[in-house]
Amino acid sequence: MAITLKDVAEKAGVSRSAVSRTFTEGASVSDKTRSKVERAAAELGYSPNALASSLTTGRTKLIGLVSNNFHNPLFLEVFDLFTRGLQDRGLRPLLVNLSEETDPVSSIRMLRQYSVDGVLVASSTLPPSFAEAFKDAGVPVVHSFGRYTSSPHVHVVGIDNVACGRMAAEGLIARGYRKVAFLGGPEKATSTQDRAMGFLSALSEHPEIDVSVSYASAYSFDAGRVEMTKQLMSNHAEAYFCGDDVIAIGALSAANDAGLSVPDDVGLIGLNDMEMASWQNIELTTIRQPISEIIGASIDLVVGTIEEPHRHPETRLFPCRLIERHTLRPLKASA
Amino acid sequence: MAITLKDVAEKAGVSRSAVSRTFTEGASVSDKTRSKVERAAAELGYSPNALASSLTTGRTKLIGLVSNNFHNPLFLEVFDLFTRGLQDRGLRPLLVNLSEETDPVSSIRMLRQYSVDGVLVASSTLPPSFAEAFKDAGVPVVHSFGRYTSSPHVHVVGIDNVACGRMAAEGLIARGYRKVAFLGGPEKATSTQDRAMGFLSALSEHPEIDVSVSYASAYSFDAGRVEMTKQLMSNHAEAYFCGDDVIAIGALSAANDAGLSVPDDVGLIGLNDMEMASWQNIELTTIRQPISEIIGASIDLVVGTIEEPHRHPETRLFPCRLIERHTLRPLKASA
DNA sequence: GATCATTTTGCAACCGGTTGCAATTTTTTT
DNA sequence: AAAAAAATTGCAACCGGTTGCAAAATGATC
Repeated sequence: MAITLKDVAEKAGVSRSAVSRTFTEGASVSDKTRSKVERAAAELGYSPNALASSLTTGRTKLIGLVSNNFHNPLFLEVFDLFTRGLQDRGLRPLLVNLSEETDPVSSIRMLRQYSVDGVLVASSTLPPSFAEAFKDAGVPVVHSFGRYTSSPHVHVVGIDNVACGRMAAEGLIARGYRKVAFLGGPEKATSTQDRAMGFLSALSEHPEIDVSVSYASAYSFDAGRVEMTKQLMSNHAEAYFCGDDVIAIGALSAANDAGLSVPDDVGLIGLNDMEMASWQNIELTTIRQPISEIIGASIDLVVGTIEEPHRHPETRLFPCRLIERHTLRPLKASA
Repeated sequence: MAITLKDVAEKAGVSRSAVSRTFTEGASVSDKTRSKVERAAAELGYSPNALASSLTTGRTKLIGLVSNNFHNPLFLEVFDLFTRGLQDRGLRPLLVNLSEETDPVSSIRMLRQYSVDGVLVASSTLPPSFAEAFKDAGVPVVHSFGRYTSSPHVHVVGIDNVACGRMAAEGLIARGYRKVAFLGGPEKATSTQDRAMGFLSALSEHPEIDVSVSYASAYSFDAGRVEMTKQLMSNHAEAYFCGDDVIAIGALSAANDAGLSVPDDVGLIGLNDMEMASWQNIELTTIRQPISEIIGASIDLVVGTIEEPHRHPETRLFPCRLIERHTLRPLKASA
């Protein structure tokens, strides 16, 4: 059926080793045999079987890309960057959709069966223990968009969610809001917890400012809209820090439907700066998460760990910055 | 390092074949040895190496998932459904991001190196020749969201874009629009061409209606917005059939910014019915593409072709239907 | 209990490659 | 031109499994 090494060896009149060596970087082959082999390979249309070679080399160049965020538009950008970044280094993403699942065991088993060289866990909602289970199973792993811990057990790349929460709080204060609220994602998501913590801690230094906290049931438009609608029915805040852009957009829709003007009647700030946030029918003020850097660093780190398995766990956090658009009122002239 | 068949065989005191057989569906093993093996395997934490076995069985359960649509939010839903659908059948998606590339040769080589059992090409913009190249290389392939041809060379699953164009035209006519336009995606995308053809052909039966055609440079918000802005500067139409929801949303934004009210001053109808189309700040009237069915059928077809390689190429087209929301004025009481 | 049919088992070869080692060839040195 | 050093080559074993085949064990039949 398919052309194998042996076919090429016979056609070129050399040993199988010679063929293998011409396709192996840095192996010892003379120019003469190399060209004989290359000609034969080209004529037969041979290309080496990556899986067979993985058996002896121990490397498949497969990277498990595990995620449970298939409903947040940000993740389309995330997948685009991950797949491109991996391909550029000759690595192949084996995609795992966790959907409801939060138990790592079946994913681990599957990814080990396919001998992935490493795993990228792309999720802001999974607990640290998820990625740790991969590490315990001996698989190099990086948790992207994961949670910072002071003594990490696995590599984590992401943002400082606590600092983002604080940045949001300070942004609202600086714009003169006196009654503010956090409208988070799912309460059990680690990113939500950290963002809430930062937000509240910054506000604890401003006792004159009124704070409240609520949670949307998911990182989704509907959840944001539902929760905001609920807020608007009672004594609502002047400005909301939403745990995610898509929640903020849902909240924006609820405010508009309630006849409120944004940012005059109610201010909104999101987090992520996904593509859609800059759409001119949205113009969401938000905190930008540098996903391209996060993904680049994640890939570097997983590759580094494949080469050097006992590397010490590292946390790489990238700074975020506030992107001024039209859903918060402008900064007061003098702070 | 990792536990192999041999380790389990030694621990259980049986031959390697016996171990292999207990992990092979339908192989002949006595209950006694099976339980011995299972106990040993459990104690050692053994799980079989899928790649090694693929060497002899010829099946990897890897499916190449090739796409060039990493900027259209619809495709996040598409990837979600594909990955879930494949996982549910024990298959593993190996993701290939084509980005700019439209030449299949490097993808084909790579996917053959990994011995994928089949390939799913998920793209409405790639030409039929792309998927055909896989078929010619002997790889079972299905082109999802692809173009219908009367004598197809490969399996195609999707919608009848010509019929959709016609449906859009009829929808606009039925709502009393007298001056209509097609605002397509990139002119060279096969889906755009077909939608335009259907739209124009339906309108050719209504010479009293004024028609024009223009193209956005991409299936994206910005491209839709830019093209619509251009339209609005001259003598614009009363209603636009946009080649895609995300283009329609861009066009909607342009119309709003120009101070026009939708649907009173200008009507818009999209195509796809992606999640966002139903958001309450958008409420886009659109033609629904049944992506879940398309994806299910695509997977069925690729699996079927793996089992029966010389199966005749099939085209499966699913019906679309118009989803009434708020960007076209209501139907006239009597047609 | 002997005979025959059926099931279970292990041997050994194979899937498509890689690699250590010793033999061979080529190049360099003297 | 011979000797020494370096580069190239093929052999054979191995990576972690699967599978056809014949031998061994079990079960059925008389």
